Parts: sequence; structure tokens; C-alpha cells
Amino acid sequence: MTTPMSLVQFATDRMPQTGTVAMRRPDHHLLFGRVELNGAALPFGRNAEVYGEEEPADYIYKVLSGGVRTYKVLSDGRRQIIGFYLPGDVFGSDPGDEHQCSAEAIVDSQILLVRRATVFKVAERDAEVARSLWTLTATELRRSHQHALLLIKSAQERLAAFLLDMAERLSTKNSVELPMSRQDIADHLGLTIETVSRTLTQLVDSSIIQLLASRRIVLSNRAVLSELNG
Amino acid sequence: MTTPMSLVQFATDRMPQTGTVAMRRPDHHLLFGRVELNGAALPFGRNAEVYGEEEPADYIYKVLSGGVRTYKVLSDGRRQIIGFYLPGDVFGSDPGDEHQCSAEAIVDSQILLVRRATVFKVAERDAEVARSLWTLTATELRRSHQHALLLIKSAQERLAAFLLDMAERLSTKNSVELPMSRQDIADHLGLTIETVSRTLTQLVDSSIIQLLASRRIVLSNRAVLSELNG
DNA sequence: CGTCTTCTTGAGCCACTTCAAGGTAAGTGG
DNA sequence: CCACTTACCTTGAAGTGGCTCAAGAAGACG
Repeated sequence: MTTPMSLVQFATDRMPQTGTVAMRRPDHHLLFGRVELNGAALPFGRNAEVYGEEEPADYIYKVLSGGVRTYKVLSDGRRQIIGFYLPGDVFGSDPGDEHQCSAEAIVDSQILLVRRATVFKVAERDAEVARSLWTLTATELRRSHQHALLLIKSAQERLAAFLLDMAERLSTKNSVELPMSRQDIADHLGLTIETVSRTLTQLVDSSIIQLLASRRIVLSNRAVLSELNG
Repeated sequence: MTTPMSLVQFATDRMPQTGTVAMRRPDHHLLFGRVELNGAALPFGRNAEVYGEEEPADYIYKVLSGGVRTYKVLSDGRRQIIGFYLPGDVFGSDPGDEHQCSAEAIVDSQILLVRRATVFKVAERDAEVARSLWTLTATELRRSHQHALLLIKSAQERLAAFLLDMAERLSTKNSVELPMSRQDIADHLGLTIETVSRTLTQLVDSSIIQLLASRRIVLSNRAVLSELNG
């Protein structure tokens, strides 16, 4: 189920769809930009598994197009989406030999793979690569802390934070095209799908956002959103 | 308020109070065990600030005795305790030039300091140190993910997870001496102090734990606790 | 002993969940 | 082009787990 059907070699790193990402995350590009670290780009269909929790962690991944969710599940099926990864983002650089989370494509995606062993080998003799590997993980950690802080907030505040984050990461204007479903959002924010839907409706009623389509959202009042975000 | 009053140089790394920690965390000791990375041990009183959020991150810290909490606060005062650090644990190795969280001693503590700049310099020419620095951060990340998963659980499940974690980290037997207050536990688990207290009482009534003193807890039925933990 | 802090317990309330139904959009086959 | 299906999203009504407010108990300490 994990194995993709085709394998395309790239001579150079592909730029993500959003042009500005390269500016924001130099470290990721350092890692994937090195000639010796060139990997393979693979297509993953919607909901396709990239890797499973506790599977051997042989690769580090970079989203070229589409989007990915990483998550953990409890025995009774409750799911916590740890993070969303958008074009330009790197994921799967967990410590140890096994992945800590599962990863799935949330829409049809192109994903670049690089062997972990190769990265580690290069890092051993190249302090710059080693440092960028560390920065990568440290940035993830910062996000994770921010996420923990989010999970003590009210539903409105969580949605505000989420929308602002998404807007910053995947849009230039105030209009956002969310790649993920309401269920995904709910599982990321620690809410139910109904509460997510209702809260979005509240934000629409307060003229803070507009819902052009269910996944096409306009942030018409960023100031109030930021205020809600604390 | 941050500045400690005295400065004691140590020739070698001090072993933490709990003897087994060295076995569990070789990387931390590698980092602090190097001759060139020897630092200074400082005493911090109860509730003393070790560093504040957004302060320059000049040091990496290791708990020798006592305990530390790292946390973030929202503008209205709500606090999320990101993590507790017990003897043998390393903290403060945040990325970037500023700390992401604040850190305070939860009881009178001895803390070992090492200059970040020194660590980074050593890491540049010593891949082993670089890797152990990365492993340190990656372990933090794993914990943070586990913590996010905890925050979607019920109050009982959160307490069960917390107690099991604490028992594993600071006791050999089934008896645990918690260094932190109910308020600290509440702010770590995303609950109120009242809910923490009530839930502990429930666990006592179910004969799953015993409360010898308010901070002295016996896990008399680990099996049920583990089950609650999922 | 009194004072201060910390912890526990009670009663009522509220934000979010649960359960249930209906609506909307995209795809499929006739 | 339309009926049918399927997946996804929204809305309503009722229930509840944890919160808020309030008071009291248990330690710690001078």
C-alpha cells in the first residue's frame, strides 16, 4: 500500500508551487539542494499512505505539490493530526529507526524522497548539513510547542490560529484554498467536525471570514482573527 | 531575577540523583561529559526563573537535582507547561537565538550550564557531538508529539498517562514523589486544578492509586493505569 | 498558635460533544 | 441531460465532562 508505482529521478531540486517558500526555509533547501542528496520524486494519490507509524524510517520527505498529514491514533480510533505539510515543507525526519507518526497525502501530491542513511553520511563530514538537519527538527519542535499551546484554547481561538497559520503558509492574498477536509481540521485542533463547522459559521456571521466554497476561505478581518489568536 | 548568586565550577559532570538515568540517556551525557563542554553548576530556588521566553539562548542546561518546568503563557494568563525536567534531563537546547519557552525551577534545584556557542563549536568538528545534539532535540520532539496526543484524551486518561510517565522517570518502585504542584500538573495536562484533584480522588476510590501525601502517590494498579493510557 | 499556601470537595453552569437529519457538490451510468 | 450514488459539509436538539465559583480541610512554617 505504501509502495508507489513509478520512480522519476531528478537532476535538481524542484521548486515548490508557492514561490516564496524557498525564502522562508533555507535549511530545507540546503538539505535537498545538495547534489549528493538528490532523491526521487513520487506521486501519491489522495489518502495514500506515505509511511506508517513504527515503520522503519528509511527516507526523509519533501512535499513538491499537494499536501501531507502526519498523525497518531489511539487504540479506540481517536486521531490526532500532528501536522500538515505543504509544498516546500520537509517531513519524516524523526529520530531513531522508526517513524513516530503515520503520514498520508491529503490530496494528490508529488513528494521528493531522500535516503536517511545518505543524509546522515553526508552530515558526518559536513557540519553545515548536520546543522541544517538539526534546525529542521528544532523548527518542528517549535511548531509542536505552539500546537500544544493551541490545544488549551477555545474553539474560536483554535480556528483563528489555524486559519492564520494556513493563510501564511499557502497564500499571498487573504484568500485560502484549504487542501484538507473538516475532519482533518477537527483532528488537528482537537475538536469534532461539527464544532469546526459551527465555529466557521460563527466567524462568517461575525464577518470575520467569508466561505466562498467549503474549502475556499477569505480572511476578511485579519485583525480580529489575530486578536482571537491571542 | 534570572541571575544566580553563586558560581561553582565542576571539573567533571555530576551524576544525577537517580542512578539509572545515565543508562537511559547516553546522548545527554555524551554532550555534557566531554571535557571541553564542562560547565558551571548553579543553585536555583523554588519558582526561580532559569530563563524567560524570547530571552537570548546562551546556555544549554542539565538538571542535577530538583526539577524544572518550561512553559508558555497566553496574553490572558492561561499557561501551558510544555515539559517537566527531572534530574539527568537536558533542557533549553531550543533552536535559534531566543528561547521558545520560559523555564523555572519547581523546587530548589542544582542546574548545570554549558555555553551554547561552545557546544556548537565542538559540534562543527565533532560529528558525534553534532548527532547527539540532534538526538536531544528529536527526543524532545517525540515527547511533544506524545503530549499533543495526550491533550485529546479525557481527564482520567491524562492523569493516568502523567502518573505512568512520572513513575517511569523518577522512581524505581511503584511509589512516586511528585516535585510539582497540582496547578503545575493542571497546566501541563490542560485541565483545571480542581479537575486534577477530583480525578486523583476518583483513582483513589477505584483503588488504582493511593495518596500517601498529596504529592506522594503509590501506583497500586499499574495495569488499569496502562489500560486508561490506551 | 495563627497565618499562609496548597489541596479537596460541592453545586451549578456552559462549551463542546453526541446523536440525528438534511443539504450540497462532484462523479457515474443510463 | 438527468437520475442515482457517494462523500462531504451544515444545522438542530439534547446530553455531559470539565469549568467556574465558593467554601472548607490539610499541611508547612514561624
